[in-house]
Amino acid sequence: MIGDAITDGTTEETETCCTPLEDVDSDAMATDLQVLTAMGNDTRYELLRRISNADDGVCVCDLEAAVGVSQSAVSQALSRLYTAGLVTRRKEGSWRYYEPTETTAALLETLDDLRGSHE
Amino acid sequence: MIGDAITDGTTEETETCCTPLEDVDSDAMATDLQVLTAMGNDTRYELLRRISNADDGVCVCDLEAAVGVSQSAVSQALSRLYTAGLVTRRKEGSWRYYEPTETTAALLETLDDLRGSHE
DNA sequence: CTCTTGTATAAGCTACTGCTAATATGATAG
DNA sequence: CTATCATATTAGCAGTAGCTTATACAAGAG
Repeated sequence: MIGDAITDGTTEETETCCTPLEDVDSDAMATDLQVLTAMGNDTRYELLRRISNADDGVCVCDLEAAVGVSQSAVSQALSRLYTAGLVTRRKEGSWRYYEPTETTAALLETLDDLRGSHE
Repeated sequence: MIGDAITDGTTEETETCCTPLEDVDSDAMATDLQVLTAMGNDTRYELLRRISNADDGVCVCDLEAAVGVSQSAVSQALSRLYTAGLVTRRKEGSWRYYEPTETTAALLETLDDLRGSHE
């Protein structure tokens, strides 16, 4: 209802205080938000950091001990990171090894750089 | 109870399936999480994108119309972005103009690059 | 001063997030 | 086969996030 053309006798226009804005690409937004919300949680962030610090993949059992939540919580967190494209996983015997993706590497590096640049 | 040293006659050791992990810097973690959780929300992400698309600052009134939530919600969102160091704000008359910080620019650019690199 | 416009803050409510405990699946050993 | 270990899934609950409405504050116009 708001935003319809003004058809009555007034001379006033719908005046905005500055300029209208471009729209935001909603596909990009959905993708980015999935990544950001996946990283934006203590447990998952710490898991990502630990996975990234290791050289050749980390198995769930080690992560579990490190982050201080239940095995179930770690598994759920890792699934979410996987769905968001932040880690890959491979099976080896009965263990599962997780490794960071390029997305994770790039974002953590950007975050590191940003912290480094404030003197 | 689990994790106590094995003091009975068995020769087995507390065997972990792979290697212990480095710790995560907790200051870095706190800073990064503030940024990630601030960006990781539909409203705030869209606000950031719109603020970044504009050239010389955006005032609250325009943003309000664009993102489809109440004026109050926009104000709260912008406050949080400001606290997280993702936008600057300046007053001009009775309007307040918001502009992206370097952090915002760098992260959005990284996200754009990452989306671009999957063919 | 009052009135209006732009923005911020407060209070309250709903919905979702992330955990735990319990259970299921899957692989290996015996 | 059964037993055990590593991981995943389900169910349910507590805490918090993010919205709306209402109200307060700040600045300019008259």
